[in-house]
Amino acid sequence: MQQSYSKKMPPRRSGPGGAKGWWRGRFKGCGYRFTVPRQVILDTLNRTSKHLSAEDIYLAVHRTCPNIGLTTVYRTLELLVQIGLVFKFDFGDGRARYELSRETHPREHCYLVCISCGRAINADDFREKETERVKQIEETIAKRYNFRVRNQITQFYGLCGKCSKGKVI
Amino acid sequence: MQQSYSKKMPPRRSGPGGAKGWWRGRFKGCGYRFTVPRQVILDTLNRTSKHLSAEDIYLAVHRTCPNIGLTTVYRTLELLVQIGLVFKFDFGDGRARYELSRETHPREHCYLVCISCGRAINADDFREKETERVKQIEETIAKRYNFRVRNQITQFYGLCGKCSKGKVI
DNA sequence: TGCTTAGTGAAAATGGTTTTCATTATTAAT
DNA sequence: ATTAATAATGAAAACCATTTTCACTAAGCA
Ligand SMILES: [Mn+2]
Ligand SMILES: [Mn+2]
Ligand SMILES: [Zn+2]
Ligand SMILES: [Zn+2]
Repeated sequence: MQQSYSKKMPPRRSGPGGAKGWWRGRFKGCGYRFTVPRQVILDTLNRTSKHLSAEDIYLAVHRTCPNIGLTTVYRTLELLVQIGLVFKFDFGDGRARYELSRETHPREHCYLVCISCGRAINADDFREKETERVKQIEETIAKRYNFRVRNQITQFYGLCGKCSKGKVI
Repeated sequence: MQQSYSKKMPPRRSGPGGAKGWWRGRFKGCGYRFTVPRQVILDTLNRTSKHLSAEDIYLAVHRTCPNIGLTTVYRTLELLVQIGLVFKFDFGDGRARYELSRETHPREHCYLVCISCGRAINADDFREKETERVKQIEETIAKRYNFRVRNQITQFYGLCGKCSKGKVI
């Protein structure tokens, strides 16, 4: 099952079919079939820049293809993460989040998680100033741990504005 | 149930009983009872610097107090997080991790998560160089989002040494 | 010492995710 | 185009960390 995805990788969104062609080639190159559910799920991810949960994707997909099951969504997402087409994040809210890998979208993510009410605040707008230092960190990590960084998330735990009212600490 | 924990907070580990006294005072100050399970769970957390899961703590506690149930471990940990005595982390491995709040232990955490084999590599030794920039980030976040940071974790997703062998990307 | 009720533990429920397995559909060979 | 081989699918069941329920227990106070 686990295969290398390094052989004959076509250039991104070139040739007939645009992104479709790129994706199809990528699947074929890894020895996987390019099925309808996989196309539809990739399309859904391609149509947004949000961080969708498996259920989010399932519901979106269900509108056009009601026959696609949640199981297939999970399996496809796992595969997409494996071949590097999709990023998987854990924001600490009890469900995984998925996002299509794009050149234009930053790989850095930043969230604030309230330990009192559990609310998660997206602080991605803070990333810009972080890009440079993340680059440096990635290089150090790659050397010290022989680890190839794909994407990154920073979570700050603490008290949100509402929950910190009236508390001293 | 949810109470402010700001009233008459005794200084850390002062008075008779050392840490015990400090903890007891902290509980009383919040209107909570200082029960045996809570003492034992705090003792267990105090005896290690690892990031323990609820089950880890349950098993450790079970050796001396077999009558303490897993439910109580979960409930106690939630309370300890609420009153700020314990930090709760989500390292993305499907279970929460807990750590006693200490002055000597840094609040910053760093993990490398392999998207292929799922292995999580602790890169906490990398924190030292991060302290300064984390301070700056915290200040900015506190202002912009009115958020009080307690602790922080940075996760890098990618391929570990074993899994990146033979792959181009 | 006895009251009040916060706290406890066993069992059941919850909810996101994974596994199972019979069926379907993609791909390559004919 | 037809067929064969098998990868992929979907419904249902299983999984597993965590939460809820509820009858019972014990901490703290008068
Ligand atoms: Mn993003
Ligand atoms: Mn730590
Ligand atoms: Zn809050
Ligand atoms: Zn790996």
